[in-house]
Amino acid sequence: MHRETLQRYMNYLLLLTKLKSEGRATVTSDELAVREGVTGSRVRQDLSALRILGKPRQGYRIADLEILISSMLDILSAKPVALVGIGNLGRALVLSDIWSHAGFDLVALFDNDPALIGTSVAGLPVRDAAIMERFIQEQGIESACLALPADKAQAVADRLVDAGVRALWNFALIDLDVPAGIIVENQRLEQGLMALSFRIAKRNQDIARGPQD
Amino acid sequence: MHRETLQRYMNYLLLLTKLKSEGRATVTSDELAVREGVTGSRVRQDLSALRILGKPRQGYRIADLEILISSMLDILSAKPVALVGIGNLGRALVLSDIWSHAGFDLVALFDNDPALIGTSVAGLPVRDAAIMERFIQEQGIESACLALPADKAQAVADRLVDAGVRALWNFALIDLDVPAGIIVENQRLEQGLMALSFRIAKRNQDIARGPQD
DNA sequence: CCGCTCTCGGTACCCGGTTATCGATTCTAC
DNA sequence: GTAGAATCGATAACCGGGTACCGAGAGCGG
Ligand SMILES: NC(=O)c1ccc[n+]([C@@H]2O[C@H](COP(=O)([O-])OP(=O)(O)OC[C@H]3O[C@@H](n4cnc5c(N)ncnc54)[C@H](O)[C@@H]3O)[C@@H](O)[C@H]2O)c1
Ligand SMILES: NC(=O)c1ccc[n+]([C@@H]2O[C@H](COP(=O)([O-])OP(=O)(O)OC[C@H]3O[C@@H](n4cnc5c(N)ncnc54)[C@H](O)[C@@H]3O)[C@@H](O)[C@H]2O)c1
Repeated sequence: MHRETLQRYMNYLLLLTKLKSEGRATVTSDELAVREGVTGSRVRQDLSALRILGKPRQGYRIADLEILISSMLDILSAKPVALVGIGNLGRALVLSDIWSHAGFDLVALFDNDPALIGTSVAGLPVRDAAIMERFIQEQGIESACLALPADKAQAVADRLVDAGVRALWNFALIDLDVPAGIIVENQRLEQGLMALSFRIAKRNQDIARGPQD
Repeated sequence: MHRETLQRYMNYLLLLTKLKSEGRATVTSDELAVREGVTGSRVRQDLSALRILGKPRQGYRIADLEILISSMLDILSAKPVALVGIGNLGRALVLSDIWSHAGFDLVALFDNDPALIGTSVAGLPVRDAAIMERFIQEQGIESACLALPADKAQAVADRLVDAGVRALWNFALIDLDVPAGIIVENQRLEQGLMALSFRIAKRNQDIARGPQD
């Protein structure tokens, strides 16, 4: 599955939640399509690939779509995950509700700042990063999120992988080097901002050249 | 330009920075290619599209690449931008150095929490969101970042657009409704985490089915 | 100086993602 | 009940991003 396709599924899910909150029970392929900038054809193929069946003149049942897309993404499970680096970004992540929405259960916070160790955020204690490996092994945690300075991320990632972590969600602006089989998902905030910069420049160029061409 | 292609350019840039710090002056298309999981052919076409010329048996000059890719993304400028919502996420963004890296200059912070108004973060004062429109109009600010609760984002976006903002970087988990011509770049953190969940599930399936097929 | 090798630049080809099309199905209206 | 409209499911056609290939030029070794 290509990244673009995966993103479409996640966007369907977001739109479905909104539709459901509006009291809708079904949705047509064209409705989903216009929001994504593709055709109804593409949407029907996406859904067909998940063995989701719709009904003519009625569309797809929203509840079915939600369950099947969620299953494919495996976001109905509660995989334990640890968060390392309880700075501003880390705290924002702890307090957000994205973990359960994405199939994770945030079970441990680690930092190496003595001022933070022992405090708690959203009911979870901040533990000393020194005991990180032991805790992760004992709890069998296989996923971790890195919200650390870029120059600390690689060393911490190495320790986590040694302790048994096999999937990393990385916010540091660095290309982590990990063994084969270890998944790294980089959340590159600055690339989102760069994309905005590019789109602004492109729009301004288009306006300057005139809308006729 | 497709999103995938744009992302490749940004990744080239990240890798170039690393190579430059290692003292390299040139780079070959194949070197850039392996990091991106594409062929040298694709990289050469990407660079050729920017009118970047390399030399046989030598590669491309890193300095040239950096300048031309940066120009295309327009990240060498300093577009003024305002940030609304100085919670944990907002504070992390203020303290990061992504703004200048992506062609922006963070010039104003807004919040509506009386406890925050008047304090300052990284030297910038937190202003009262009540005076947001006037300030943005007076300063001619055309970009803004939303780090707000989802249920407040639409209302604030409306006010910003009315005040002249034409590009939004949105962190709230909501599909903003804006007039045509206004750019919205959504930074959907939870989708990154969902993508991780999907990749973990896929890997585990692949392992279960055995590596032979 | 002369090949040899490496890498670029351009072109042709290919593949898979996207769209278009059409028959099949089901709901609505009268 | 029947006609008609709407929408699905499947298949075929299209298109553009990606790859393969080849000729050309630049450095290297002898
Ligand atoms: N990719 C981006 O665009 C982007 C944007 C914003 C932030 N970030 C990254 O996210 C990181 C976190 O941001 P922040 O604002 O929360 O930074 P921060 O400095 O507030 O927090 C970093 C935390 O990590 C802790 N830490 C440092 N070394 C550690 C170690 N070895 N083990 C355990 N904990 C350790 C520190 O004590 C601190 O609490 C930043 O360093 C930045 O690189 C990236
Ligand atoms: N998309 C994601 O996956 C994701 C992840 C984390 C956070 N977020 C979003 O980012 C938002 C910010 O996160 P946070 O942890 O900093 O939240 P927060 O609650 O700490 O901060 C929100 C800030 O916005 C301010 N605010 C509220 N209404 C306002 C208004 N009308 N005008 C001006 N300021 C206003 C509040 O005073 C507060 O300081 C969250 O609400 C969340 O939706 C999204």
